[in-house]
Amino acid sequence: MANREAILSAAEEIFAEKGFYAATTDEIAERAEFSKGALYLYFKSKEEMFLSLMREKVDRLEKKITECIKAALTPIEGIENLIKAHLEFFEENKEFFQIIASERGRFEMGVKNRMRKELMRRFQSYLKEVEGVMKAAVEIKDLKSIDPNHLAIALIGMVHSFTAQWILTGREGSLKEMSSVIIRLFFEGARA
Amino acid sequence: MANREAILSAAEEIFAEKGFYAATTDEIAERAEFSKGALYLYFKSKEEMFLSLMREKVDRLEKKITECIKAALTPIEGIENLIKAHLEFFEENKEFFQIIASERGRFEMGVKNRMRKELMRRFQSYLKEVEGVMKAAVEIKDLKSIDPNHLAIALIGMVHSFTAQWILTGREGSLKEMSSVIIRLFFEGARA
Amino acid sequence: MANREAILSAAEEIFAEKGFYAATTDEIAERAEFSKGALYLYFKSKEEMFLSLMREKVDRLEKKITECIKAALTPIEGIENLIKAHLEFFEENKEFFQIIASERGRFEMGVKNRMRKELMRRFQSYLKEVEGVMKAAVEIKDLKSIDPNHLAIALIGMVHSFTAQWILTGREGSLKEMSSVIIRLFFEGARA
Amino acid sequence: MANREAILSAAEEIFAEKGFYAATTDEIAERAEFSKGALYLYFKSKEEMFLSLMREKVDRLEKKITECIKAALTPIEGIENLIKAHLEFFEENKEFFQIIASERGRFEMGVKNRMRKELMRRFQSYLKEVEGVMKAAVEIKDLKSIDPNHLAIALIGMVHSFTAQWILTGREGSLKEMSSVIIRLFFEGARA
DNA sequence: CATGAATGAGGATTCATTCAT
DNA sequence: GATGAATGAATCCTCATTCAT
Repeated sequence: MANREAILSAAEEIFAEKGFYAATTDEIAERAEFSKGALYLYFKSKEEMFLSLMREKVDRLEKKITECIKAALTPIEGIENLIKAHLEFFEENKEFFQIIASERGRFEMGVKNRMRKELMRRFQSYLKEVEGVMKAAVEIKDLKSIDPNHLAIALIGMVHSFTAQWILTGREGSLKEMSSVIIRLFFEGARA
Repeated sequence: MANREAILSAAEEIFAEKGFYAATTDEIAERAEFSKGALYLYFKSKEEMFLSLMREKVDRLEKKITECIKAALTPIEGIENLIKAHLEFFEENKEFFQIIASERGRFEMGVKNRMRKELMRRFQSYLKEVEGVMKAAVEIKDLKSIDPNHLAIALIGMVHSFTAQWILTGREGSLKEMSSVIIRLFFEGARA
Repeated sequence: MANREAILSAAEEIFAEKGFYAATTDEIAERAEFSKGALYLYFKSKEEMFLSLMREKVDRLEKKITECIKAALTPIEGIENLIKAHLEFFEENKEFFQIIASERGRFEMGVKNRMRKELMRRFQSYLKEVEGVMKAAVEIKDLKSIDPNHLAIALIGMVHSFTAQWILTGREGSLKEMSSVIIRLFFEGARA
Repeated sequence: MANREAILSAAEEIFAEKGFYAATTDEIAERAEFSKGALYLYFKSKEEMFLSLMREKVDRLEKKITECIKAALTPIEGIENLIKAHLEFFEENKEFFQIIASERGRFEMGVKNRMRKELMRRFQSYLKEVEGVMKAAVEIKDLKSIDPNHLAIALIGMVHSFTAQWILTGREGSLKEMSSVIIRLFFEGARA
């Protein structure tokens, strides 16, 4: 429903600005231009609202990643696409990256344990996706014979790191432009 | 003073378990086996306590990094040392890493802006440190001619990523053992 | 709004009974038959609640004084009216007098300085009002040629003193009956 | 004992500056240049400390009044002396007047009821003293035939009022100089 | 006597959640 | 469906008082 979306959108902004705890339902309601009561018509609780937001975003990221891997002719191309898609997604959802990217869904550790559990599971499933292409690339010897899990971790780490830094330094320039550096470094390494 | 340390240590545990907001002064006091009032004998506020913790940790990490870079004969060796030192530090302070490593000092976004500011500044200064060796290595052409800032971001991203994953998967094995993978990937890249 | 009034009324009682500091929000809420939270729906803080109370009372007293002065045909009659109005107001607001009359808005000295400032300013403006009639009376030589400020201070001191004593001794009889003594003493003096 | 006096003196300052509630034992101890523990060597509690202070002051005021009445040759002269003595005492103890003069020992109404009781009793006894001379003056027909209690209340009200105003307006000039105005007004009245 | 670290009860304030309208 | 006034549990922090040294 449209109202649900409007509330979720307002929530995204506030959560991104303040974090789960500092965000108040009052503020979310105000931003959404709804009454506080309306929030509870669409969500069971503040926590549930936060989780809905997360789920939706992670779902979209995962889907995007899956698609761009499928669209690629080779695993290597898939990895390159993935990097670009990733940066693009974060750039588009920069607000939300403030929450999601905080190293592995461990965003605010304060979040109730239930939330934590679910989000961690989610992250692992998306990590598996990346691992998938890595494995394919290793198997056809396009990549070194390194544990695909490690390759995935390393790559995602780099992507997150660049994104975080981009946000921290005030989002100058386009994040997507960093893809070439990441691609180069990931594939060829730093050694001259 | 010993009591201050004891409180800080309890706070570290609770903050790591619950995050800044969810952690209560009651719980910290109880864990420290002190009265609630005692907390305020040593710290002006909960926030101040959190900051003290952060500062101390970041200081130690920075010092460790600086030292191991200085101890190296070549920039490349310095970078290798840095990776190991980093992992070692995180392994030793795994509890705390739950807070500090959250990608680029963005730990909990909810934390009051003042805290945020200070911690960001801190992180940038430690990033500069890493940038320093990268620059040296690039200058003597041991590394590709890539912006040292990018090299630093990429490396730290990888290190954090492995650490986070290690924590997430229940800390099996030694984190330090990952150094060889990181070193290999960072220098040589993933391409076969 | 009615609720705001109800809370203010409960607050008046509690503040009068206990003073600003000893009064607790718990007690005020209980007396008002509202939840503690409701207090903060209508007032920003305990201090703000106290100030609202003061302002309202002083406003009413000032207005009453102004009116009865205007209604008089001569300054002398104005002064007589003023004395009666004053006593009447205190009698009606005896609860509140415990706060307001404490000699010159110095109620509880503990009250935060901001409160103090505002209340002092308020008292001075009401003193000026009284000074006004005194001046008029002096000018037409109905009163001795004495600094109107001194006349005002003296008169108000007597009024407050009788009121305080009346409260202290358990409010026997009508306070308003004291007006004749005050009028006689103020105009004719004590000398036989 | 000297220490007791030193503490009491510090307490007087702090109580006068902040009032009973806002004054902290910490601050009193610091001002007295003693440890907080020392306070409890000489006083059972903060309340007890406050009461000691009050008692001492009221005792001295009462003694002073008694003496200057005795020293007078006629009741009228006694009353004049009393006014001067009163103003003098307040001028000398201006700090403390901030507490004591607040309308009839009703200082801070917050003060525990026990304190209130004692202080009220005290004030009444000192009022009786003043009533005494008034009665004598009425009996020899130096004063109008007015209830001596009323005469005492009126006079004390005027004295307090001038004192309070003097404090409020920053203690300019000498308070004692107001005695002539008070004497004139009290005896002759304001009427031209 | 003197200290000052430690205590813990107590109070102001916030905010997610409910529910009568 | 909406509303927003009302709730009250939860939390940070203060400060009088104690007591081991």
